Amino acid sequence: MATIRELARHCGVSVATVSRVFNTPEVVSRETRQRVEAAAAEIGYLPNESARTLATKKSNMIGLVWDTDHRRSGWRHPFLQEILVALKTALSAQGLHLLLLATGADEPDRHLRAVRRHNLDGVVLIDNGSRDPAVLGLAEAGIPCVALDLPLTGPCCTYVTSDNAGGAGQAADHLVTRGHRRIATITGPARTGPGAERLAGFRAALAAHDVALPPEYVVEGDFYLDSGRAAMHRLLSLGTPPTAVFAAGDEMAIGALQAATAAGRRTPDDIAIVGFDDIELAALIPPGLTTVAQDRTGFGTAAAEALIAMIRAAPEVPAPPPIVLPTTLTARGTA
Amino acid sequence: MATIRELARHCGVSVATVSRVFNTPEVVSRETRQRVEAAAAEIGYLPNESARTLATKKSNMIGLVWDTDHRRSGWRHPFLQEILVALKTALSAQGLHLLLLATGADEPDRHLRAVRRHNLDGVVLIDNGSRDPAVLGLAEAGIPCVALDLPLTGPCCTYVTSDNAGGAGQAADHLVTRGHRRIATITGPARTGPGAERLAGFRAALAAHDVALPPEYVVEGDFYLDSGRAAMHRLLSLGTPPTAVFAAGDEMAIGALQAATAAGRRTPDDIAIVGFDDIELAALIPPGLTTVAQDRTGFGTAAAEALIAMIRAAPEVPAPPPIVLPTTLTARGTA
DNA sequence: CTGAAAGCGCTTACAG
DNA sequence: CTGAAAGCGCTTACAG
Repeated sequence: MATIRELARHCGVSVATVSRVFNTPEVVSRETRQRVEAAAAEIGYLPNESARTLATKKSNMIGLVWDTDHRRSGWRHPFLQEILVALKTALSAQGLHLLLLATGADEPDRHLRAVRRHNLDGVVLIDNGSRDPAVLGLAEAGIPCVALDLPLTGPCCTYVTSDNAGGAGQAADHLVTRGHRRIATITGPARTGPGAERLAGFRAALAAHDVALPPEYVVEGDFYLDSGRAAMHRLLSLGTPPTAVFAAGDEMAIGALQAATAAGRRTPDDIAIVGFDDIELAALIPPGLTTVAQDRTGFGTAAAEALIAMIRAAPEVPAPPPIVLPTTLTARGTA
Repeated sequence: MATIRELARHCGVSVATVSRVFNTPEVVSRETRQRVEAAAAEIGYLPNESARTLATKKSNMIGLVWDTDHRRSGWRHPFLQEILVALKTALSAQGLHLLLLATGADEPDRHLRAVRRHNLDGVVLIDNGSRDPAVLGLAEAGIPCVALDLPLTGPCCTYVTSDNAGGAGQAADHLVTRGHRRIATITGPARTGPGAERLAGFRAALAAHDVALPPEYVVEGDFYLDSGRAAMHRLLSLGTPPTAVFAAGDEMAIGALQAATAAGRRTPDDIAIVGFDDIELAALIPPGLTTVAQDRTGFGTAAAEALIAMIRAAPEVPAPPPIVLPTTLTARGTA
């Protein structure tokens, strides 16, 4: 492990000059620069990141706060992997690394402590509870952070989310265009952002088409399979059952599909179904789930861009506005 | 951001003593220790990790090399998320953090460089190509590392894998016990470890039952859905088609199921199917895929344990032997 | 364009 | 059990 001092001696310059070659190359003469660069390659010099961080107070590391606790156990993020890849790709293009923060003890300042100990340049939040004080603490402390699907704002915070209302509207439009008038919905929990937004968007779109949405056509689920099954069961037992259902999540949509099939209804003829998310399963399960696809890669890319912008910007520059990603209706067999 | 010097002054001791309170508390007097601890809490002192790393050459960080490039694009690891959670949990219990290494340019020493720059204590490899020189370079350099599902060995390397042969044997046993004699298999690529091992285990188990495996009953797939579909199509068109099929991966099994259904065969009566992996979909798709489940959490936990053992061990201690996780046959509707 | 020097915040022999 | 001091490998004003 060659150090900067060895490299400097090796080419007869000061350590300051070597440092400049790596940090502000434009400031050193071309001849010196080339000599140092060649020598660096020759002896395999690698700058020590800890020493750099200690001297500059910037670690070139982004913390990833991925809360694996607050959800029902067994919960799997529908596209965590894509987000991670996009994030990693976009950040590493800027020389930033991703540090997975442990969600350890329940101290409300645990994230902030990690940020300070490691001199993290910023934080990305995935799948966090909306009222987690550890998350709010980050925002208040002025740490650059961007949340995914969580409306977190502050002087140095922003978030990225899908156009949940718009996507639900696309679902409604699609069903109306297919001739449906009796359209029900299985919602997510009303207290969740996506749950509430998708219901609102769905309701607004139906209203725009002059299609009524009676109260018994709105049944709340919890985004999991079973709740979709139960909801469909209930809808089918109504005096005037719907001819189409929009489920605010694919897993619920699949549960609904199974319940409909079990009840002897054919999809899409007896009952049409549209989901939300476009999980992997959606394309695989017969007859193919029609669903509203989110921009999976966009989450990671947009988050990285926003974060980098905040990190590079002067402190007084306000945080970028929330980023709302458009959705795409993907028509398959169920509607 | 209080420093160790401020804290030391605050309680009238030397910085050395403060350092000992945090690193070797048993060596300082109880009275001094408590005084320092109280003061630390009071002024919110947090040790600076970069400074510690610089002084000790140990970062308490583990590199995560997760190769997102070598697979077909769109490839998703069947249970990356569970592995990450288990890994994170087990490592953070030891005060270790996980640093996601960027798979940037194609330099064969890119991982090693990252390890050296950041003073990483060890590396976990997920989903890497078997002949990646950057991976072999790590092993040769004597960096403590553990690979997942990749037979990487060395003075300081080990790996964890499922008992692929045993699991395939469980599938064979199950089908024979159900009375099948004409049993085919859809394999993974022969060049992949899991592909080869599952075929070998399957073959051995059938032989143990005196059940023949004619060459036309072995058709190679690529672990993806379409190859399962195509393979089943071929098997059903045989002069003497099988009554049961073991697919070496769930996605292929589901493809096979779809092809059988499309061909008018009923599962499990006309054709039984067993998969491998127990992906989420397996339980959801009717009639429920019978499959060989891997110990998803075990991967992360075992990897963390092995890595920690290597890091803590003296240099001359040999690396732990490969860890082979048992599988579990999960019987559902298809066999 | 370049160098000497101070400083970043810790740890750890070495004395006592 | 505790302290003074050297050292970890860099960066960055400050001079020149």
